[in-house]
Amino acid sequence: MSAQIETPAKTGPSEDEVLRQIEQAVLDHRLPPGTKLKEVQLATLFGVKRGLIRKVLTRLAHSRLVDQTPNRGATVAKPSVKEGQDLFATRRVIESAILETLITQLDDHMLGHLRKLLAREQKAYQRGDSETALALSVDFHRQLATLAGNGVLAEYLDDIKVMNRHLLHIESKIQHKPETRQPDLATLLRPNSEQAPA
Amino acid sequence: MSAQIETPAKTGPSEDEVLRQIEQAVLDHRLPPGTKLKEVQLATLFGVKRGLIRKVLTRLAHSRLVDQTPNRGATVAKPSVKEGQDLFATRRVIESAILETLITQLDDHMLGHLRKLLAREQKAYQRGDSETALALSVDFHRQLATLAGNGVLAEYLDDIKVMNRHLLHIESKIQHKPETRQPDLATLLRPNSEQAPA
DNA sequence: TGATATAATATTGTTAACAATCCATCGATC
DNA sequence: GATCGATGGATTGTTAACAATATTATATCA
Repeated sequence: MSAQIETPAKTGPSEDEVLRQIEQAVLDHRLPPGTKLKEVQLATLFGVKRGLIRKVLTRLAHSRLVDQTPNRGATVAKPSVKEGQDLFATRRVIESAILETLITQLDDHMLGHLRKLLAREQKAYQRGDSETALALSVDFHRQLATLAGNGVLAEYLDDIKVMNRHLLHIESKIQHKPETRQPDLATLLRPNSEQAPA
Repeated sequence: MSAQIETPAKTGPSEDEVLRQIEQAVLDHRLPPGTKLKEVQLATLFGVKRGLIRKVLTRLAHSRLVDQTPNRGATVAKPSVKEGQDLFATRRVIESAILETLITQLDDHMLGHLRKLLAREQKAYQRGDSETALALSVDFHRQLATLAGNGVLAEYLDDIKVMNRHLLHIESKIQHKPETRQPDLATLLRPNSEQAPA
């Protein structure tokens, strides 16, 4: 018998991991709005079963990053100007609420913590690392909500924040980019493979 | 050959129908908090496949009416006092936002429409049909949000409204006192609003 | 050609069978 | 009797095969 059993497992990425990857690809605009997201294609691409992709797509649809139509599958969301405005307005409302709650309970310790977070974010901006800065910004608001103690608001804000980034990307590109052909999912999702050596 | 071919289609209720039924059962307190929701049990009960029940349960979990734990199934949500407070607070925030938006656009036509809805609701209350009345109340708020034009807010409010009813039922059994009486949007907009100081 | 019907393919939706996990029961040991 | 561990049954999780639907390609006719 050989010393090594042949690698049987080959356990693919988890549901959450797949979700993050697709989400990131959409936010980075590697998957432009309107892109068709075919289940088998994604499944083979991630080395994962179709059922898992299915779940991920419904989750993404729920956070409005993806449009799902019965019998016709999923596409990257292509929000209208109106929907965009609605989302921004909603975000404003929820953030205000969080701040309001928070202000009644702010103490020095919390304040110090928040200031530290902001400092890191600002540093990231200053050195031009806008990717990290954005991530930190998301984190900042999430922690705000957590500190405010309202889990419901926090969760809502979480979804909205992601969608906001999607909208901002679209707005910034929308002038230059006319409708284009469907890009290749594989190449678009590949560059984001984690720096895992294995 | 007999006149009837053996049991034809017998197509069960739709996903939405099953969802409403379970939701209603929870809200009516026929399924008290903590009740285990077994998949096969529900499936046979509704004459439906397990997969459908599965989808419904995840949807209910997302609107927080049901708790889902991996490998352990779903139970009717048993929200803590804190979670309840958070939800009420969130609802207040979102309703305020909707009202704010709405007020800038209210015209006679809209107003007439809303008054009609309220009248129906009141009638239902008066004839003791509190079930219909509650349903109409939910509908009223949903339409408010729709009229305000912000679909995102509307959808959030939709979820929250349902959860609110769940909480109220629970509270009435727990003897918990609501902190501040915040008038409902319905009372604020009611045609003959005597007791509502702006 | 252009329009419409029809067949072939591709894609999504469902389900029944299987696998993994949990949970209650029982039994042994101390 | 209490604790631990094994066992069997119940429950949830996964998947591969099948069904339904949509999409594309091809053919037919005015």
